[in-house]
Amino acid sequence: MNLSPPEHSMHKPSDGCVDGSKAEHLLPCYRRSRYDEPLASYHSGSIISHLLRKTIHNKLTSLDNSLLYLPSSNASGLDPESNSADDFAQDDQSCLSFKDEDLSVSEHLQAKRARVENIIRGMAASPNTDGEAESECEAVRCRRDLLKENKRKQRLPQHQEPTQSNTKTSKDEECHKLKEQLQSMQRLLHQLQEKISHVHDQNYSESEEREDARSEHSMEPGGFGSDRAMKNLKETLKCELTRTVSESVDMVFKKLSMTLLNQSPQPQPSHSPEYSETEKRIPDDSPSEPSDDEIVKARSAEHFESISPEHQTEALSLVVRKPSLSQAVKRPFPLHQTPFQFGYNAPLHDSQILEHLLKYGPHSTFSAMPCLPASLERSSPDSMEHPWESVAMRSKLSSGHLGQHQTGLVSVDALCLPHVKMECGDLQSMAERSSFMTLSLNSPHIQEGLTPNHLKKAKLMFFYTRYPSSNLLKNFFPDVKFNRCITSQLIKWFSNFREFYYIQMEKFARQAIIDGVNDVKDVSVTRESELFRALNMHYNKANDFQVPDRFLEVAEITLHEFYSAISLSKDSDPSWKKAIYKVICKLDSDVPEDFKSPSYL
DNA sequence: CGCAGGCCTG
DNA sequence: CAGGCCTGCG
Repeated sequence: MNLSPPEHSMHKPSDGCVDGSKAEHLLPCYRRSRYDEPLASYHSGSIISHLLRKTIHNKLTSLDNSLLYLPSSNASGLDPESNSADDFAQDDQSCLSFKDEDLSVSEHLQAKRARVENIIRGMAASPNTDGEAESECEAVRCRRDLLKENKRKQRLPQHQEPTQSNTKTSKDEECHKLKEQLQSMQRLLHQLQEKISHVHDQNYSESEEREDARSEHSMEPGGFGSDRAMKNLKETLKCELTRTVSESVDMVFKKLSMTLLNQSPQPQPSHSPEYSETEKRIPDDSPSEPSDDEIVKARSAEHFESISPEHQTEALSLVVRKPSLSQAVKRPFPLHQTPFQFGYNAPLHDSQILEHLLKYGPHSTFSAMPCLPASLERSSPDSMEHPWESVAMRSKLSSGHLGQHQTGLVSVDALCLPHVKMECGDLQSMAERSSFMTLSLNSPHIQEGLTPNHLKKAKLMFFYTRYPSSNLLKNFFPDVKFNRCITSQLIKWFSNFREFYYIQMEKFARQAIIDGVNDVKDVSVTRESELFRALNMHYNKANDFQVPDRFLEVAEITLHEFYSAISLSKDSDPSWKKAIYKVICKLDSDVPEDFKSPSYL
């Protein structure tokens, strides 16, 4: 247990730019990678294989298939912490910086090349074909077929929109293709990352041992070759992967946007009317009769709007309201808010899906990954160490809720979106979006602002800790890019939580005294207590979280403190509460590891 | 002085 | 919940 990292100092200013920040270290790779090569001929898979192959061929010479086998058990016995911040920091430096000396080819290198090439072949083959891709497992193929099947059914007579124009249908098909392309991109990316992470784990543990042995004999110049090459390869692969995928995704989204723009009579790219709350109508010069498309769009916009669970009425000026659609609340109570989801068997028009993609951004989770090894599905609490793991975790969450409908569902999760509400049709923001996506693909969920979900999570954390250190907060909000402002906002939240908590305590303590309670022992806090209800209502409004017993104990202790103090008329001292605070702040307990998951809520 | 935390207010 | 102000501490 015990996550609380060595709390260096409670009062240390929290400048979130600690060196260990993985996201920040990884970023340079992404930035550099986005535009430094022309994207001319853009065949979905081909660019990936091209770039990857280029790199790999540059670095490696021969190969050996031994590592092609993917162990089904997780990095067997590996310490999940082994590749932590240090590793990332170090890796970043090596990113894309190959040196000749690194080319000394070990068996592992060769094997890795073999694996990667295998993966590449899968990627190249996948997007538009029907799954000869070796790397795709049967489940994925099945599901895709199913999707198509549902798709077909959907188009059958029923309430079909009379195929008014062939152009529209073909555009739909185009959209659909693009969409599928995007989906498979994501799937493949995930698989790739997964595989690379396995290689990573394996090699890291090996090289780590060797590193340790070496370091005992001080810095020895010789013998570095293969280890470093391994690391470099690893990182190169990561970076290349990131880059190629992001480029591909860019392209897909460019295409998507073009498609949508072509559909709309209004070529004006910025500030697309459909998504603006204030100007739902197109200016006068627009056709008086709204086209079918427009109707569909308007309707879908309504749909998405109403489905959003967080039409928050609270004052949350600093809490970014992003379209957080997935309220993937975990245990222990049944989900009352289902995550947003597209059912392919539901009568949803393609354009709705596309629109949603554009409105809420590209990083929607397209259903679970049936191909993931069981070990990954376990999803360790340290998922931040493997950024992509959290994707798997979210998928897991989704699939849990979606139950049998899992197959053929596209569950859109906006959790990792940046806080900007996106304007559809704006190509520039489109580009930004895909770069955001690039970011989130590799260090998912890193975002600048705090969202209502973060607030909710913070409130639940309050059940465990009333006085969290900024370090703890950083650890438990790994999806937040910390800076001074964010930190103080979080601190402020907890300060507000405490305020409410203590006010309640004082209130109920005084009430007890008024009610003639004479003994502290007669003052208690149970789940039936009004006091508890008030607190629960505040921190756990949805009542979907099982409040830990310890919180009840702490609450009772607090109440006792207030009761005693007031009984003894200590409240005449202006700072009489401070003594109580002193007691209570020692009663914090560890926050469960689960809370560390970026996708906890 | 800067920071953390509390109090008050809107 | 957030902002502004105050206090205590190093």
